[in-house]
Amino acid sequence: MTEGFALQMVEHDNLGEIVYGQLSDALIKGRFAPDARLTIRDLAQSLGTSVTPVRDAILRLIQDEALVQKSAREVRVPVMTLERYLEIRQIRMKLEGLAARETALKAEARDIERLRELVTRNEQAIAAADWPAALELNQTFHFALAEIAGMTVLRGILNRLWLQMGPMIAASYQHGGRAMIDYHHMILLAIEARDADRAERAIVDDIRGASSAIIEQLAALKPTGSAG
Amino acid sequence: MTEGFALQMVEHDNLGEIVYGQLSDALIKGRFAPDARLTIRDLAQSLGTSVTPVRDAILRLIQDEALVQKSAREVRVPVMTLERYLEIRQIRMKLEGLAARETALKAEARDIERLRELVTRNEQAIAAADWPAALELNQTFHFALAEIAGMTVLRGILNRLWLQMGPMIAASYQHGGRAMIDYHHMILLAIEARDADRAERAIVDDIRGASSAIIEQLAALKPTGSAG
DNA sequence: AATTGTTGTTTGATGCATCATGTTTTTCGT
DNA sequence: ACGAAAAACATGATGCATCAAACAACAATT
Repeated sequence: MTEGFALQMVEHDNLGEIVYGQLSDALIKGRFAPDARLTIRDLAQSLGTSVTPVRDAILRLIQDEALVQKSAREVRVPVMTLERYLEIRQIRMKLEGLAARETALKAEARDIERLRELVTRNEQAIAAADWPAALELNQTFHFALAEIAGMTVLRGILNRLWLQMGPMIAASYQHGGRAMIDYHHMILLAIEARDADRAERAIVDDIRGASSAIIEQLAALKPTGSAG
Repeated sequence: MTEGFALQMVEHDNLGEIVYGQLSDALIKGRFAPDARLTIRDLAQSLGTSVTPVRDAILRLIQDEALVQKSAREVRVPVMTLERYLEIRQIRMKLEGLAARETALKAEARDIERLRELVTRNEQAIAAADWPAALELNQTFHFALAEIAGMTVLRGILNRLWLQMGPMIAASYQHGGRAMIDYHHMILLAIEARDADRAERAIVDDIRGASSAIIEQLAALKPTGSAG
């Protein structure tokens, strides 16, 4: 679990930080249903802390837009709309395209090795139909590009975007099948060849490919107004 | 002051929100020096509240990376590095390029009118050598593109980036002179002509142009290590 | 039975007391 | 006077009591 892949900074180990990590993880892993309501006191009880650290963590997640404050005392897991998802997809294509491009230029041997291992492990997870693991490895691969590119700001933005998409991706990813891992191979090849253009094109295709299933699902879920 | 240009949501008027707004504003306006230390109690006293709302606000600003936690009880205004600024610039070029492109496709008459008015007012501010006003109008123009494009996620990212750059931009902007307002004219023309490509190129040039002065300054400030 | 007024409950916001820890200042021995 | 030890101080974290607003449950009146 707590290997070396975590954020560059372990941060201070206050309770709020821990709770934030736990809630982030739960969100990304899709353990909170979209539109689920979170209450501070309930979470505090579940996690065995007082309300303060939970309040801190929720405040931060709201700032991340990983939770939304519907009213003064109502915090909910956001429901992704098709429109919003399409915007995030556009942003990711630009940002991750940039990261892939930089990575192609800057990657060293051990970086490439790391990427290759991620792809391999993802292959294995898919072969074993271990979707949670495949999901996490997919995410790690995308983050790794930003990290290798040395783009910490971009990495942070990506992290937030993923946090926002988490509850929804977790529900839809299996439908993506194994298409995206092929793109990962292509990205890796482009990076090995130091071909920035091709790396960018490959990751854009990857994002497009992985999202098509999700878009279908979102379009099917909310084709009409939200009156209900 | 509190005209209609604010964020789409007025949010709940709790004290923490107000303090967050005040601190954000101070940060963007450059009223905190880079590396200045902020203490909760001092701010609470200055603002006439208890520590809780200030603590909330600072927590959120740290999440925005508009403040950095150097150690367990040390929160400071971040010092922009050249490296970080270059990364933000790259990201902005991609993101704002996307926004300009979308705006060129979607802008209606009143949107264009709004942009034109911003440019005009910026002209006037520059003519009057009112740098704070020019600075704010410049920012508003950039945000307006994201808003007209209807890209709320992008708008949020941009907001955070600006918050991070705030303390530094405020100190350097005057050196940018009036070059960038010319780019704004070009952006406006491209949008009026519905020319997405040209709009994107213009805003990329705008960002590049405005940043060159800042880059020089950053390069001059920290050419060597930070030992000191 | 439907509507409305009352009461009780839930819940986040706020302020504050206390604590742990890190920093500064003071004190004391040499 | 210099340096080390100790006391004092500063400061964010944590928990908690209280409050106000929203909401739910329930009762009363027509």
